[in-house]
Amino acid sequence: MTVQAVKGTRDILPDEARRWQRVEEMARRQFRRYGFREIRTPIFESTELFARGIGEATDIVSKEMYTFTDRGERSLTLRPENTAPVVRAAIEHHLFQRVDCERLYYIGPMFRYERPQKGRMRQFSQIGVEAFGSDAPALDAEVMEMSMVFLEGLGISAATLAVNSVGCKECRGVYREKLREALAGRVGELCVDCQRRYRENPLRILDCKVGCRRLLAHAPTLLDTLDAPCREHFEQVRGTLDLLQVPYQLDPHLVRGLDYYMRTTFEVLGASLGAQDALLGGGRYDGLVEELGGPAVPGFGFACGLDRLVLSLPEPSGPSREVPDVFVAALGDAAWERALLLVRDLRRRDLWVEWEPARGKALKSQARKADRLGARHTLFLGDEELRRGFWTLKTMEGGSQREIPSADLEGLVKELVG
RNA sequence: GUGAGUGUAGCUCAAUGGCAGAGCACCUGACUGUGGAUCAGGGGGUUGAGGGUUCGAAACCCUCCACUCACCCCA
Repeated sequence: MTVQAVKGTRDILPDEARRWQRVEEMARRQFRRYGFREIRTPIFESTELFARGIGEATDIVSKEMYTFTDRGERSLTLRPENTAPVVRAAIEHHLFQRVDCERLYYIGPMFRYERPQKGRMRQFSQIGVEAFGSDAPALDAEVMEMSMVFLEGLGISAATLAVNSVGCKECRGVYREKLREALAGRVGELCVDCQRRYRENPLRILDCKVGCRRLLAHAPTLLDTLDAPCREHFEQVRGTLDLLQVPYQLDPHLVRGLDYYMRTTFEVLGASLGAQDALLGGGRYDGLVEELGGPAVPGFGFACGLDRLVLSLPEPSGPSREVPDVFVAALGDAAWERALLLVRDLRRRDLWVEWEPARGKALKSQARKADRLGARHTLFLGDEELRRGFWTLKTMEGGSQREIPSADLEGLVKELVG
């Protein structure tokens, strides 16, 4: 067996790469309107950054990281997400000295060691945004609104926005105990996983797919337990979403898997994605910058899975692929040399030009190649054309031919683009 | 990490223990200065790998590998 792409990675071939380009262009265009500017950070970082930023006990840090030791005995990790690296970069380069809100976005590959599945690869791409410097509820709503506009711009209309508040550290501590109380007598009825969750992180039981959450039907929700400032914040977030006329679903069970989230959390779910249906997810992380050694700067952001986004894209309505403007076919040595120059000149006029670099190929095989490439036109150049000073231009669809004076490059270009 | 399903030509798939095939794609010719349609021909395979059962294995058994979906978790 020859070498193939390693498990959980894949090649994006040219036809599909065009779809990726469209997504990235749309993101850059939309995010710019909201004042976000691109930042590019390294693909690997010190392991410590993720351990401290994401949380030691999370699934990502405890079992999903690509961690290795380099020749200088440093422990490094391929980034499993990019919020912590962006915060690290912003601290390192003093981006928080600006009085206004610094807004950044990134596009690039992330790495997590998981079993591959539909919409989930070990190397996957995210496009994400981070807005720093404000804890105002309207910022949360503004960024969520932007994410929906972005998806709509790509023609993804079936997406639903789910919103929740997980409160601050204090709220969660109180709630954790309430959940334990509510389940105290019925731990045995939980599934194996949830019995473990009961001990380690009872909030995760809310996310159980097997149905354990039914035992919590009458238990208080996290929302009911929010303290006054968190409750007020969340009400204003929802109020602003209403003002912006952004439809959303309140999902009290929405719990994020990274430790740094607080207060607002949200996800956008796509249709027709199978089990991995979160197109995009994020929330507020007011303590993170400080945790990583920076000033007390609040933040709000999200990350969007590009692989899943591309899977969700509607079928393009236009032609499925781009085709050359013209194929230049030459017969004979003298014509071949003239053709070489013509190919160069047409390319300098910004046309997509194909030809047959091997001298002396039968005209028939050149015409066949033009057809296979899907060229819109073929330009024939032989002894006859050289002697009388013209080109034979054939329109492939329909097959009509006509003669164009070879001195008139402008006229030829007009014919080819028209 | 757990479970299930699937591995045969470049692609999609047949062949149920008895000669490894079809369609599409590709190449050549019919057609010496012109593509597509048609017709004729051609190249292509360690049947994922290794072992076992059998007179005989693509098929049955074992091990491994890969892919797919799901669990877990997440984008």
